[in-house]
Amino acid sequence: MAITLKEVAERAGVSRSAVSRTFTDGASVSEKMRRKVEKAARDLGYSPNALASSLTTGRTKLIGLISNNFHNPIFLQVFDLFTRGLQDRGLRPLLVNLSDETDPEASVRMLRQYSVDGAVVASSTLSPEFAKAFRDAGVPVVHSFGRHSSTPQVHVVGIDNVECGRMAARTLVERGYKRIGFLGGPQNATSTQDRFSGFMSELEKVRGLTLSHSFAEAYSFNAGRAEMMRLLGSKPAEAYFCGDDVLSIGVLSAISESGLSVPGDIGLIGLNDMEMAGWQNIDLTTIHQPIRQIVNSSIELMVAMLDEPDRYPEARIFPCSIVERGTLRPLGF
Amino acid sequence: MAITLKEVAERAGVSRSAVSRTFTDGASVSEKMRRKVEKAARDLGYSPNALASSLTTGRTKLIGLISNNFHNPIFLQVFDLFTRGLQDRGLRPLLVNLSDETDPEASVRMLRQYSVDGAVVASSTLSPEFAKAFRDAGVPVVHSFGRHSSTPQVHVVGIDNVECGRMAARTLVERGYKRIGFLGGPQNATSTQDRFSGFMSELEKVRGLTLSHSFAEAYSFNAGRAEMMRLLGSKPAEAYFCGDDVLSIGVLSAISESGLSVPGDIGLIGLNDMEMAGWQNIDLTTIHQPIRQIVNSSIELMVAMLDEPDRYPEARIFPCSIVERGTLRPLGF
DNA sequence: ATTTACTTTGCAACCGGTTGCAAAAATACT
DNA sequence: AGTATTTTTGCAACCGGTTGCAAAGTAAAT
Repeated sequence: MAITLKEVAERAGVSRSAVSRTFTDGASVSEKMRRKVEKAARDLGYSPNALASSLTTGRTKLIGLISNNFHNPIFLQVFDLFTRGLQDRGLRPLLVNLSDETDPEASVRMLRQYSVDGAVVASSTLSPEFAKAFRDAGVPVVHSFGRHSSTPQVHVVGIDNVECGRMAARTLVERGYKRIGFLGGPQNATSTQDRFSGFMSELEKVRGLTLSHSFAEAYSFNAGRAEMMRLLGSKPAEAYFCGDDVLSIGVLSAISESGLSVPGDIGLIGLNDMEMAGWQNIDLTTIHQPIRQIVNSSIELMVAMLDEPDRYPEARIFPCSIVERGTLRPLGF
Repeated sequence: MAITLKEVAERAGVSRSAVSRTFTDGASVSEKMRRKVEKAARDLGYSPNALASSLTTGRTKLIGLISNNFHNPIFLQVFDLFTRGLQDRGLRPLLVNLSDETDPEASVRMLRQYSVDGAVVASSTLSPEFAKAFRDAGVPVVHSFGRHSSTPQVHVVGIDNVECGRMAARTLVERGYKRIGFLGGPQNATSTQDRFSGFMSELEKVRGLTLSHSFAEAYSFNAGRAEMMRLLGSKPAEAYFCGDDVLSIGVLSAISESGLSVPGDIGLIGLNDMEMAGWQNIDLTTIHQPIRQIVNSSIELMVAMLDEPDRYPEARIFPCSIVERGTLRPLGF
């Protein structure tokens, strides 16, 4: 079906090596030869088979892009940035949806069968061990949005979720809230755990507060809404730090449905600063996570690792910042 | 680095063919041989190189998944469904983000270099010609969410956008709206054109209406909001058919910001029935597009085409239906 | 015009598998 | 037991490329 190198060589009346060389940059080919080969290739509509060449070069330019988060709209942006960034560098994302199974071995095996040059794990919920399985199998890996550790086993690019928790705590205290709640995402997500621990550790330093916490079943609108509905059944807190924006939006919906107002009756702060948080009918005060920077840095790291597979693992942590909108009462009440 | 067939063969003391056969189902291998080889393979941690075998078998199990719509949250669901569906059938999605360039040739070339077994074009804005470029290059292709044509050149799975336009028109007329507007997505998107033509052709049959139309710059919240803001500058229509839900939500935001109410002052009907449309603080009346069915059918079609590449092109059109929520005044005013 | 140095080219082996074919082994039939 | 049939196995060529090496060709230096 497809044209092969051999056919081009025959048509141009040269050896197969010559053809190969004209399509390999850095190889030694005279101008004359190159023109002859290119002409023949053009006539025949030849384009080299990347997979065949990967066999000898050991590079496929395929990068596994692994995620289990196909329900949080913010990940659409993440995929957009990753795919474009990788493409711009001549790399091809092989997408792996982990929503059903979370067995690292199966993914590792599959990606090794396709000889990916590297793997990006884009998930704030998977454990560092997951990413480590790739490293152990000799596949360069970057864990984006992963848990920050002082002794990282794999490259991690993301934010300091513990610090974000503290930041949210300080903000709520500053606004004079006394009865404060944590409404997190799934309890087994590393990001939830870290945000929770940072949030609580900061609040425990302050006297005279009433603290509560609960967890939604997923990072999704419906889960947030359901959990808030439940909380509204008994006496809710004055303000909540919500695990994530999409959760917050569900929470807002529950609050407004029950006839209460934000921030009049209940204050709310989210995390992510997704596009929707800025929509006028939502107007959510939240903590901005620099998605773009995280993705770009992840890609740069991945590219660096292709040349230097045993690069010493590092954690790249980007600062977050509060974006003030309309769901918290103002300073100095 | 990785273990090869040859090493397994040596350890098991058999020929390379024998090893190959134990990993190819349907091949003739005795039980004894199989056990011996599997043992050696397990000891060594061998897993076959899918790309090397693709060289002789001509199958990579790679499927190009091409889209240019990374800003509409509905596509996150589309990607979720596609990736899982393909994975479940042992196929691997190679994701191509077309946001920057729309040159079919470049994508075709790239996907041919990776010898994909097929390509899915998931886009409601790309023209049929785009998908046809794959077919012409001998790559089996399915255009999901593509333009419906009575003489399809490639397999298309989606909805009848013209009919959706008509449906929206009938609904608005039925509710007694007289000044009616079309607020579409980008004018060069095939889905916009078809919805527009259906909508208008139906309305032109009715006497005594005042019609208007305009187009947002993209299928996005901000574009919808901006366009509605502009329309609110002069005298807006009584009701709008909006190109898409995400656009509608932007429109809602603009309306509420300008102090008007929905459906009191302005009625609105969207298209897609994305999850968000059902959120209580949005509550958008819209036309449901059966995403899941479209994706599943696309995958089935693709799988069928892998066995029968020259399958006669067909169009699979799924019916849409109105989902009544709170943005149109009720019947019988 | 030679010799020397560098560039370009083709040969042939290899990457990690698959597969048609014939020999070898196992099984079935007289 | 010997022969016919079926199953299992290995050989060797092939898939579509790359690359080390030596031969051939060019250019520079003497």
